[in-house]
Amino acid sequence: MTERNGEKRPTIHDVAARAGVSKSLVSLALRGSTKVSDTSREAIEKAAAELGYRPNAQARSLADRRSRTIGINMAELDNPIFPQMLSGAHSVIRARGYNTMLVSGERDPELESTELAKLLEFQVEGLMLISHRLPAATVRSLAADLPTVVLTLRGITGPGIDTVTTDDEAGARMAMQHLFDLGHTRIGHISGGSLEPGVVRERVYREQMEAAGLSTSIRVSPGDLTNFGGLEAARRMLEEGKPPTAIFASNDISAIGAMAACQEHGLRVPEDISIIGYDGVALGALRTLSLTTIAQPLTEMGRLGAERLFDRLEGRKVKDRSILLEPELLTRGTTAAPRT
Amino acid sequence: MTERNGEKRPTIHDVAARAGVSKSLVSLALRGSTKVSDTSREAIEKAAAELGYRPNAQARSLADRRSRTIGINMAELDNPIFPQMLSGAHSVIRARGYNTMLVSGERDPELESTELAKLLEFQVEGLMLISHRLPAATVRSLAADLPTVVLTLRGITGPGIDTVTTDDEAGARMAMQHLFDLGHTRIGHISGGSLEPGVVRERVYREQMEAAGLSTSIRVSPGDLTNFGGLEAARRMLEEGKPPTAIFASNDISAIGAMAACQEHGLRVPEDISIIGYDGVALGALRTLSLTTIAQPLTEMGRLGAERLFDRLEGRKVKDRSILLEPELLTRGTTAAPRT
DNA sequence: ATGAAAGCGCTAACAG
DNA sequence: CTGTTAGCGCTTTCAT
Repeated sequence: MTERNGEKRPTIHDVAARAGVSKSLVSLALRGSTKVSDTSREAIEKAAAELGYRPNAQARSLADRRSRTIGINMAELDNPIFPQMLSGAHSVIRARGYNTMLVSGERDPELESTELAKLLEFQVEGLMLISHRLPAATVRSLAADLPTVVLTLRGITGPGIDTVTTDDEAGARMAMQHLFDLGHTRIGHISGGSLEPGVVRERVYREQMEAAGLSTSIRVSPGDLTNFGGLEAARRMLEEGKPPTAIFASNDISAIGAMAACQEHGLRVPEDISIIGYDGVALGALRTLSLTTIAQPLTEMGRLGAERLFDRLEGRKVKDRSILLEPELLTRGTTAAPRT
Repeated sequence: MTERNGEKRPTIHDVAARAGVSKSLVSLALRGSTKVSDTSREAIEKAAAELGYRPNAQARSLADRRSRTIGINMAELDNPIFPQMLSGAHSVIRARGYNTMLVSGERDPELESTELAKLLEFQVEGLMLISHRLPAATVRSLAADLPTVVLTLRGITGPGIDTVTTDDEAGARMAMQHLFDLGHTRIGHISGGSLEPGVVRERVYREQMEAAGLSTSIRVSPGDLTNFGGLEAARRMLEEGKPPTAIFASNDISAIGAMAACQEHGLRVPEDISIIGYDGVALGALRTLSLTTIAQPLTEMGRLGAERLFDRLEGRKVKDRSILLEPELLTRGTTAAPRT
């Protein structure tokens, strides 16, 4: 690890010269080929070490046309579910000896497109969209160029596209069933925007209420999956008419906001009002919050998504798939039977 | 955006052929040089569009020896302060037209080294260590090769190294002063491990207690900066002898754990016991938690760190610096005067 | 087992 | 303004 400063970095050529062999042999040896004599190998390794040689990954990629890099797009960094998925993906990418190139469009579709373009120029071999605001056509055209996996959204399918999602239908039903089982009938819903998961969860809420003969008690207060949105939505719900005995929020973050609104109104959770969220973010497990929720296997989703990518990269025959994982009810401290 | 599938991607050479000009001219035109005739430019742009040409960033990097990529190492993804710093850094990196290559050693120093090595092989032009477990010597040797900025730790300095931290001394003093001002004297501390920030915060706690003539009330319960660690530390503190009227926790996550322990013991926060954290993570602002804390400008730290990197990359003369930012007291709902 | 030669796709002088 | 000539550092035939 000699420290050099102005001088240019040693290349494979320098190593070859110093070891008294050819470039090609150095290349072979350094990649652990068996058809290199021990003598040469040792000489080469010694020379490389003495020179502090470090291979140039760009040159290698150019030569063998493999970037060994996966591109990940994550539209939002603030909802903790996304970093958690990233973490799962990241660890399998690394385990395969690949690199992770991360971009974020930060909710701006325009910006998102240019960022994605940069990823492609970098010759990433696969693409993971952890969260995105891209039109279906764009995703399809990306997928035409390279394996693509979309997390949390099932809507977009097509050749080259895999999706990894959890079964929001089942999850939302579990949430409602949990509240029904506890004996709740006046159940409100804080909805979660116009993207697929929010829409599905709201639809199931309505269906379940109707199926239970409670259509007159349906109360939906629009949220936006943020803490503040949940707070405001709950406030509105608590202020107009007879408050519900339970709230099903479209995600954990807004459920936590709703908890605050309840406190403001002098309602204790869960004694006076039950709250159930959705996602299973780590912070909901904090004993201070102890949020009952429908948990998605977040890390696992990232992991599976990455594995799909490698299935294709390693040439395994796979059809396009939509992987649907099962969510799980985590009964914690924010739900209880309604007061009688 | 023609969809091709098996055929190889068009290169600058194909564009040149189609436009009836030379490669170099295409290169110039596509990078917006002024010394290209309008006729040629148009022909080139047309050809590029028709072919669905996408430049190969690897080839470009190799040729002009600039990867336009910054490497970021983030040892832990779970404490939300790190993604937040990442977000700040990421946005300036992108604004400069650079890419972000993200690695994580996941707390394993061995793994961390190989990951860092991969970053270097990728020819990243600068390195940001958002969190790391590297020995000082390693960091110095990295910095000998390329501009390096270390966040949250001031300890390591040397040629090529910048640090961005907040003034933990001042912050910890602010926390203590806040509690003193409210009238607290029996103040406990939940410490935060062996890394620099935790050590400093604990030291200041002790100093301040002594300076206030309260040395006999000093009570430190070892935490590890996790939620569970904070919970356990607080439990121990509440179980042995007369409980403090206030707790200063080394970070927000453990402060939130401490809140749960207080609840367990039937203590209301802040009526029976005050709690102050450190960091200013977004989740502390949730109205449900409303955690009083010493806030660090997390996003800003990431941003500044990235800017330091570009100062060097763009050849601005800069001495090695340790940027020290001021923390800020956020008085929220978990601190109040002690019961009389 | 080893080396020579020919690129990978692009940029960078250098001529004209 | 435009084209030619050399590479960047590495991998990959293809001989030997």
